[in-house]
Amino acid sequence: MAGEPLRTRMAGTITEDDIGTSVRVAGWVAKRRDHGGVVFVDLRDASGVLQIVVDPETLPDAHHLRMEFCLSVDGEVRRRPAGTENSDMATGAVELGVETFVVLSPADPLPFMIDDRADVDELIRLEYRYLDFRRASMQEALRARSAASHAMRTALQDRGFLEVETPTLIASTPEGARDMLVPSRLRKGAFYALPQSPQLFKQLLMVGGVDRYYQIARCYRDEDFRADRQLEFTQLDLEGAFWDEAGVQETVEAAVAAATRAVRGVELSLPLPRITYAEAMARYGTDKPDVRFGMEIEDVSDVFDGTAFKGFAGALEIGGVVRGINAGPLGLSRSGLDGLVTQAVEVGAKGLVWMVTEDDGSLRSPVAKFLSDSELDALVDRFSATAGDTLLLVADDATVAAPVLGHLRLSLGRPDGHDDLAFLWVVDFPVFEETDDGGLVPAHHPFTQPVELDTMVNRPSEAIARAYDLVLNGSELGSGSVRIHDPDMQAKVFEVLGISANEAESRFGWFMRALRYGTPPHAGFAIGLDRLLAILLGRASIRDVIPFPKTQRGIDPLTSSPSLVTEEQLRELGIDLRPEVRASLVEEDDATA
RNA sequence: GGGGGCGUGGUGAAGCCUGGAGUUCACGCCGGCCUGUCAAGCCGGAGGUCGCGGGUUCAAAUCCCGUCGUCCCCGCCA
Repeated sequence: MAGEPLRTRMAGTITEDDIGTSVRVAGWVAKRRDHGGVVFVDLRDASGVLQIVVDPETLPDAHHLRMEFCLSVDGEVRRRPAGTENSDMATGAVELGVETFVVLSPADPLPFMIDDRADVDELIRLEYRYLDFRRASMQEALRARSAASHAMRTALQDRGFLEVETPTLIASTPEGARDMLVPSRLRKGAFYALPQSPQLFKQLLMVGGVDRYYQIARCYRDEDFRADRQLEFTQLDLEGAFWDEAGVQETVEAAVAAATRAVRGVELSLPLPRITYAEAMARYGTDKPDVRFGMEIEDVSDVFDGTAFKGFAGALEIGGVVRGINAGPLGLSRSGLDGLVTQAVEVGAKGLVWMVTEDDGSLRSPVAKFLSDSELDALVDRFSATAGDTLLLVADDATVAAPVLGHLRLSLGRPDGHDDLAFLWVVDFPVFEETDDGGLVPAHHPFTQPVELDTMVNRPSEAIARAYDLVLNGSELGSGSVRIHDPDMQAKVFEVLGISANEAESRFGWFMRALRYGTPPHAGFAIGLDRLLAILLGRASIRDVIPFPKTQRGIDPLTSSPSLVTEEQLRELGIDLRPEVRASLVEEDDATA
């Protein structure tokens, strides 16, 4: 009725204190139990579920209620009869005796059950995402996302940070990830790029005296999908002037601690632990170690100094290493162990040596006969191997052995659960990473300050960057750096990175110019919000914490994006599709017709 | 670009390895019964081009090839 409220109470908030009062609640039929002479309906709204009880003698339409009908219900809150309370429900001590109800909106039979117990195909969930949102787990994800954003915003506002919006239609700077492009109508043939991050704009804010900036920023990278990668994703982006590593890290810690408190109700112990890049690679074989479990990599090269075993001797002679892990009591069969060898080869190893510790402390292995007793004894000692333990050894260049063992370590030891939260700073990243063919490629964007410019110029493979990553349970949560604020250093760094002066001018000239107007030293960071939430909530994919994600082929099954556009739209943009593309579209039409 | 898993009434699963009538289970849907359930119960019913195409075979959901979709991984993601 006009003027009357559509509801007076939220269903999930009704308690014993409300017994005897008249309320109007509104929501969806989560479940109906029709006993003929009495009809129970679990009415769900955003706050929870309340059992309503309808007498079909007076309200015969109660028999026609179906799943997910949207209702408004008037009634009196009453105590449930003794013995019928439901301790599994927050509102299980009470129920609503219905006086009248109105079907505000009926529902077609559902494509899937609104129930977390059914593991519904994700494609169907995405196609009907609005129904998926009615599931408790999605409600939890949306609430957690909002709570985390709010908590981090508050933490930064309290520290005097200014939220500034940066543009999402920007110039393309094709380096690193592929840019998402948007054609310009007013300048035909030209394209905007969607930002991979607000990087240069936030640095301009530092030049502009903003001092402390943050933004919950949507970022875009047109690369292939993974469980933790989408075309568009969200970062808590921040930057500060007259700031260095310590200041950035302390603030980022406060922000993730606020998010963790908001989502999990857990206090992080600060400061978070730190490990250098070199140590992470040596002990865990990765720059984003999962330190929730041990199984650390040991270098046992010295054990095989002068060994008769050609497999190891060969690797050591050319400057390689012998490293391994004690994978513990795997209990694998011969074929299971061989499967590990296959796995190692797939990720780049030339081979893998396995050894199983026998009850008498000796090592059983296909290569045991090539090794001396002292070598075998030394291995048992170094890996503290006890009966049943499986040792896995790789002899190769350190740049191969470490990641291979790191991969095996994760696949064999990574915990299933998400109860533990192992945050970790990885610091002292190198300026350059070595590629498979021995070349050097920059490990960071070209605005990252090297610790020593001279080293970067003269001994690039040894140069350390003022860059740091935040890692959680083996996932890279974000990265940051101290930026270059000296235009001469920036020019030199471009040069060392192989970007010519002309190229630097044409791509970044506007930025280089800004650096010439009294740029303060500054530093910053960006935290991947999707990944943080997925881990805090124990979800396998960031798709579960993104309201409307896309499939691996970049499609939104709900709205069918990306979609074809009309000839008229293309003409306005001055765009013509290549003939082979046009032909493939015709084929697609024929296939669907 | 490459490797792998999956695709069976609206949903989830079993069946596939070892070929023999679209068979089974749970939920949902339709009809009926039922006054205290809470994954209500009981009775009855409808609903499927086993993703699609080709091959092998007397016979294919099942075996083989291709293809599409989806998911995981490698490459890629400064």
